[in-house]
Amino acid sequence: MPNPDDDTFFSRVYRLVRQIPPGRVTTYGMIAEMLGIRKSARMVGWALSSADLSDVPAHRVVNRYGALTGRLHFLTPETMREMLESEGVAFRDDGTVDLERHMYRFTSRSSS
DNA sequence: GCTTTGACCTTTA
DNA sequence: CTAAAGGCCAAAG
Repeated sequence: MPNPDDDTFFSRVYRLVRQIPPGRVTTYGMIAEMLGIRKSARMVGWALSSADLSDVPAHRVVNRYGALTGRLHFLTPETMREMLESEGVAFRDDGTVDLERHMYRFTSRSSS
């Protein structure tokens, strides 16, 4: 877990993820495109695997379909959904997040 | 220092 | 419409 001040790839991802307000979710592709690496969305998720869950709200990051792909990386597979529901995120019957309602859109100001 | 491995996305067939 | 493969960049072995 690198320092918040360094400009490593990790910190850049963490910064964006921290900017996601409660009750909102984003996708790996969005973050990737935000960093200028549209095709390398894998790195985003990989970076989160090394992220500190207490420092980065990784539970607000889902895949393109709104599925909680990283649920197995949490304490328990239910933790991710529990936290999102706790924040008021609506889930579908499939257990996927309603992106139409909760997808967070980054702004040019957010990236600084 | 080369090989493997990802919490994915986009493009072809 | 579904299915497969390619691509991308960065760590760990």
